[in-house]
Amino acid sequence: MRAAMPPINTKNMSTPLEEEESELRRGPWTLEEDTLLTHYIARHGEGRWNMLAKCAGLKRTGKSCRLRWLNYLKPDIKRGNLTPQEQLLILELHSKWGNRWSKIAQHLPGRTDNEIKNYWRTRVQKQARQLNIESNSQRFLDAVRCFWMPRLVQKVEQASPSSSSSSSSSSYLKEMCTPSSVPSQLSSCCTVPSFPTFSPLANKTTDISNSSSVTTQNICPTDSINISDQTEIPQHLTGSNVYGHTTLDQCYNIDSNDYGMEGISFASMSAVGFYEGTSSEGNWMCNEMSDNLWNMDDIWQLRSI
DNA sequence: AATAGACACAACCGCTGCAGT
DNA sequence: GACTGCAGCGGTTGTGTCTAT
Repeated sequence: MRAAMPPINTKNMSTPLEEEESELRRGPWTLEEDTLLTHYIARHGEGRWNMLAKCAGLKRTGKSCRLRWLNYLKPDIKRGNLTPQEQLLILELHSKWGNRWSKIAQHLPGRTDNEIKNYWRTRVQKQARQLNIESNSQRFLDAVRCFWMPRLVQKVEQASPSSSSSSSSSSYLKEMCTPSSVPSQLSSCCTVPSFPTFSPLANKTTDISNSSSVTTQNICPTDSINISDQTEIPQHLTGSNVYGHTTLDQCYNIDSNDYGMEGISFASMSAVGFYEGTSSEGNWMCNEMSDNLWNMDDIWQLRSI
């Protein structure tokens, strides 16, 4: 546990200027401060934050006021968990722009750069750490594109099957997951007949992770990506748009109930070369990554139950 | 029930770029 | 061109809450 240190206020010295500064409040905002700020902005609009802070009678820096308004008080801020669509968009945009949080936030109405940044740091980077992959590495990017995003696409399409064909995030992903966008490293490493296209017209979008009939999940040691399943294989993941052609019985078994990251045995992955394989860099993901490994969305939902 | 550790997120800090003087 | 103040951005930290033991 991180030590809960009180914020060090280095402005407790006694020069006149610093005395003034020492009156500045820090830390959590009170309801009264929020009200003051909200009312002032309602009357005078936002901007010129330093002046605003003074005029509104707030003992805060302009910076602090701006942040409070933009990240918390602004009326159009969306609260609650990020939807699969939003997660999808974040992953996609981050793969494009990197840590340009404010730029990414512009494409997610109602979400702040701070929120997106926090999401990335707490959820996405956590998974990268657990996999011993640098979150800014190409490997991780490939993993996100190949496994995480498709899972989210499924989620999105399950959530809105009727509107999925016009879903912007869905079409985004279809584009992302077409062969042209598959990283060369990936396409060369995987004997993927064709990268999956996530057809919104697929009338069956069985969620492997949610299927009670699933008995096994697999980490495939072969050269092919395999997210197939012995019992229920989603239509859109098979047939003309296949991840792989390896059958289930060629793969390792993982307890079907272990859909959480926590349940995955990383040691066993290591045993088949998941971590070590720099010499087989190109095969790292195809060989050992399983669909359930990237079932983040389900994991988070389960965690919240 | 108590406690430690993990997690999530609000808030702060430092830096950069830009506009005004 | 140099200086100053401000806004905005991304990284980091502090702390309340949740979860596991």
